[in-house]
Amino acid sequence: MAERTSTRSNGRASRRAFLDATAVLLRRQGYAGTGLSEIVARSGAPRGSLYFHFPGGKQELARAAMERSGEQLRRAIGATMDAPGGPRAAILALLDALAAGLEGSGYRDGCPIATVALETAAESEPLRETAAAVFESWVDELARALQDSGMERAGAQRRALFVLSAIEGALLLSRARRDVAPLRAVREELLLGLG
Amino acid sequence: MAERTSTRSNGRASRRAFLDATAVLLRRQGYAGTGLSEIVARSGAPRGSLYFHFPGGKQELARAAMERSGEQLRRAIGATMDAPGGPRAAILALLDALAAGLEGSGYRDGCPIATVALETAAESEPLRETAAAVFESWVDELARALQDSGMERAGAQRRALFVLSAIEGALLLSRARRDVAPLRAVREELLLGLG
DNA sequence: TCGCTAATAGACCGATCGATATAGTAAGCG
DNA sequence: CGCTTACTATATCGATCGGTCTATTAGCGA
Repeated sequence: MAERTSTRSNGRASRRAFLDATAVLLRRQGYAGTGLSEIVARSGAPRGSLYFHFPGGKQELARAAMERSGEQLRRAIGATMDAPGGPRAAILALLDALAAGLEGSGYRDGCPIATVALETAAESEPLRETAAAVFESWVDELARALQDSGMERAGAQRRALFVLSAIEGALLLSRARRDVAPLRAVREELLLGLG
Repeated sequence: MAERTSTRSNGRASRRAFLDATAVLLRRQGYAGTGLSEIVARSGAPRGSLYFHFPGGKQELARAAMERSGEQLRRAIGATMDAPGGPRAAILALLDALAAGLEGSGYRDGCPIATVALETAAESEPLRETAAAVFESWVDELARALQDSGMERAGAQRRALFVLSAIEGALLLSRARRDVAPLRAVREELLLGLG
């Protein structure tokens, strides 16, 4: 985990530990449901260091964690879309991967952004904006791949928005049901419907 | 509904006020982000009555409020689907109505269940189950209409799951962006793709 | 070695959280 | 009338919330 017991104190590693712990907890229980003490405990990093690394407190921490999670997933989406087989096969593969991840985590790890996005949409502009930017980066990744495969710009953008909507909704429904049927339904309907 | 035994104003009215206030607040800020004191303040009902009407506390209150919101929306979905024009036109009308409602509320009123569903999926079994049941009631309403229009059972169920997924995801993305483009994209893509 | 700074230690703050306990009031009814 | 039940009022509980404070330590360049 985090404790590297070399006499040297951690420094930058603490910052990273806070970020990782925050990302996990936000994903599972959201923003308001996650306490700073829980973050500190899970990170293993010293409590006194929290406000050194994140002077902006909980909000800054959440923002940084969301950007980190968002960037990771953005890269994963991009890599999947660029695999051979075209965007259509890639989207199906993405759905399979998400279903496997969700099921494998005991239905705890859905979208890392969605919960916070909904909670803070009307409560915190900075967090809302962060969530919106992350979503947009994912849409852009999908739209780019669609465009590369021959779609024109506006159509690709619209299709990307549609696909991400279906995925996000299916993750939500699957989590609530503890059953990947919604993700599978989206997979099969997209298979039929997508050109 | 409730026994309307011509008694005086108070009593049952407090219970209703708590429920309404809770429904609004859960929809806008989620479960963990909503305090009992805020609920009491908004309801206008006496603080001392809360645990009389809801001995189970916050959780029971949330559950009852979710069931209420869920049932209201279920009826609205059913009414829309039963309007002349068939399920295809009805789904488009539903999307229009949701977009108008979201925009008209300053992007505060999205899905009344989604936020709590995500927050509590791994934290509270009773609330998770409640959310799942509400979602299922909406899916059933959609599937029934699809079946009435000639689809066979399994296909209608799958299509209903897909449509609700797309709607929920679009509500999420639209709220985060403060822009109904995702809802519109879903509307147009469904228009093209749906039989 | 010294001094500067990054980083940690952890006690502590007032506020608010959900929940409880107990007492009081009003309506319905014999 | 007095009694019971339904409902309200208030005060307070311990826990936890996010955040701040002062003091101290470790590491590195000079």
